[in-house]
Amino acid sequence: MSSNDPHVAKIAALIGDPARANILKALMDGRARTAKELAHIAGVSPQTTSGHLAKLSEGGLLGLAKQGRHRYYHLANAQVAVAIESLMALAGERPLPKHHHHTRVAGALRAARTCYDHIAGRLGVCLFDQLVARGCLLPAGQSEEDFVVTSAGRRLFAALQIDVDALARGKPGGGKRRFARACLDWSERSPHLAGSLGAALAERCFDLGWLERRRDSRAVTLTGAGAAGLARHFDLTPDQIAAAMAETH
Amino acid sequence: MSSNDPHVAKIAALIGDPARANILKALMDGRARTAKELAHIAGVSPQTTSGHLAKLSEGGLLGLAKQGRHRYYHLANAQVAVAIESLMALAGERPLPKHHHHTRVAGALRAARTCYDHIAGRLGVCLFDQLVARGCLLPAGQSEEDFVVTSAGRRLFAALQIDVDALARGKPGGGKRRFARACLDWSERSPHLAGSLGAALAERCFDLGWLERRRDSRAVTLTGAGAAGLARHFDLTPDQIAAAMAETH
DNA sequence: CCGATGCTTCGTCCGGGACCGTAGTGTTGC
DNA sequence: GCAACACTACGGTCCCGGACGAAGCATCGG
Repeated sequence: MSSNDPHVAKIAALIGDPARANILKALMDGRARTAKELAHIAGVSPQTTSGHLAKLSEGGLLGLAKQGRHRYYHLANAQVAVAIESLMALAGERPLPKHHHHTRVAGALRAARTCYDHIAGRLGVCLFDQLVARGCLLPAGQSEEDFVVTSAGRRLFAALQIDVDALARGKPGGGKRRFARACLDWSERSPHLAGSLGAALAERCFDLGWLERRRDSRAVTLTGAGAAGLARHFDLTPDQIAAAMAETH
Repeated sequence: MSSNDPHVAKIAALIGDPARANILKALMDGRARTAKELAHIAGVSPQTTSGHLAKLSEGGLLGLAKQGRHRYYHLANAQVAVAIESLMALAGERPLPKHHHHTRVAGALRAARTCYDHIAGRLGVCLFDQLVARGCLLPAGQSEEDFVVTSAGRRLFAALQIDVDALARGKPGGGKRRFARACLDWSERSPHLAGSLGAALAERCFDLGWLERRRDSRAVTLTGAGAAGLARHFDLTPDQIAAAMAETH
């Protein structure tokens, strides 16, 4: 019996620290979060959080996915969520109201959010797919990540008053910020448009009042004018826009 | 969020200690155990165990039922078992084989075991019920706990070569060990026969080879001769004996 | 090339808690 | 009555582990 006893105790001790419990609870909605966000939620310094996250990962409770200089942590699997939930039930906490709120936020984040300075979520993926489908963007070289804008794309962005050539030219050096690249979307596992072109598109959407930032969240709201404008410029049907923004599951 | 966060962490930390985890796992079969047993299982001293048990009880994980100078601890409710089980699943332990083994032991304990020096479990309750039903034992006074042996009972015990009068006489003093009393059975929630008469009956059963002690367990085995002998002397059918010893659930 | 940012690793401090020895309480049995 | 037993309460020691500061990698941007 002593061979597996330490395991249970070890797992439980992992959850038994207040900071780690806060981290796990914050991830109960199934979304991935960066170490910094989790540090703020847990109320401890980033260094301390890093140690906690390492322990939780080694213990098999968390999964890690690197993306650029960010590291997104998420619950390893559904079993972990079940265990946490049963502990919350023991502690007399009600998972329902909180869970409800969390899933609503999660739904909004999945629908549309900012990723650095560009648009991510289902809306971002939808726009990127449409650009590729309509031949506005073509893969550049074998990098599988960089794209070039075709003449059709140049017209589309020009209609949005975005000067593609100026962006592509960038700063004189040449090796500066990449122009149009595919950024793997977290929740959708599909690429969305990043780089200076993606940033310019997002900025234009905010300027036009098509998108509005939410308080204390990276989620963004698509306005009525935004839905109409994006549908017109990207040749999308209102149904496609609505599907992207719907907070299903 | 901070109002309920500590709760989860506190509960998990409670389970997170190796000694406490061992205690909880030992109680996973739903049976109650004394502090001393749990100390041996956990591998720490009784004093330390007492502290652990107090914390687990205060945390709502364990329930306590006093009986004489013994204190039986058991899991507070099914939610606790669910939580432990989900943690065991996370730890990669297989609840099935172990659970199987545990339930077998639990089944054997529930079927027949010793309680101090007399017979408990379903077998003990069965015998006690039969003694009362056949008019061998009658409640004595309003104590609700002490009994007297009738002439029918005197014959029954005489056939087993147990001298009821000598036992009832006891030592000269009179206020000594009680003669025939009902002892609340732990697993069955029904009384079984205790006191000097219960001890004498158990001793006779061991002498006759009707019951055999098991190694490292309070469970006892009913031999074939024992089943036949008890059925004959207590006017029970083989089916009733078999039902008591069956390891159902 | 440099600086800024996100995160991890290392080193140190320190508080909580696990453990046992001894002493105290309550129950049982002679 | 007293001794035995099961368990609890208290006091002291020790060590694990969580906290932050400073430094080290890695990535992104100019």
